[in-house]
Amino acid sequence: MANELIFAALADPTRRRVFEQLAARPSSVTALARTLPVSRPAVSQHLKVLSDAGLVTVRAEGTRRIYRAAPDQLADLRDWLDRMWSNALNAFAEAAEKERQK
Amino acid sequence: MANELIFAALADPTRRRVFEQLAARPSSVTALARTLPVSRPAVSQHLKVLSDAGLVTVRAEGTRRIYRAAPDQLADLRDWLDRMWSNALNAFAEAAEKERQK
DNA sequence: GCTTACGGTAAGTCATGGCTAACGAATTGA
DNA sequence: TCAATTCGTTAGCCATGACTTACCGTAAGC
Repeated sequence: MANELIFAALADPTRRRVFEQLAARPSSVTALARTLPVSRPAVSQHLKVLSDAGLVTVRAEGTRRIYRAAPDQLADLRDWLDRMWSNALNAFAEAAEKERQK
Repeated sequence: MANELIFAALADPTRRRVFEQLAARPSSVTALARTLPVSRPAVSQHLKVLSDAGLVTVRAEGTRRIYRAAPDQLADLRDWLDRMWSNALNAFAEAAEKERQK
């Protein structure tokens, strides 16, 4: 499943904070690192993971690199979520039906 | 954020497979282990994590314990998803607006 | 009671990955 | 050209966690 990269990317709390900040507003690597309790290289590595998962995009601006959240990939996550939801509800309905037939 | 347990629980691929199977149909621990490439204790440990996250519920049935998916907790995940989505879209719209004003 | 199936827990191993420190490349401005 | 800023990358350390083997408690069937 192609979702694997997305799940892995969003699994780490620090990485989620990076993504949440980028969803609020595009930002450079150093600006992100200033607001987080980790070093700049750490942020850079997290951004690589997010980028490989297609969750962020980059745009060079002079010597700085502006990262942005790319919400499209979240659609896969939503699809998985909806599928699980309806499956679970169906299973529950079936169980209730069996129960009723007794 | 209370989502932390949910993200952590769904981060592992094996654990997601366990949850997906339970979403399709309730099952015992041994039955789950038979369909997965890991041992029964491993499944048991995964179920504990899923249970702590509120993603599954248990029901004792004789000597067996039947696990079921509990879709309610997925709502938190959906909320986070929707928030990220709209934030990213807003940020994109603002950027487009600034671009247009030039 | 004795055995058998089921399942949680403990102990220990091993791979994964998140982090920092250090270095190198590229752009900007003096 | 030289210094300063911004980033990516690498090496290495260390904590986390996924897994198996072994063990113990418990409920059902002979």
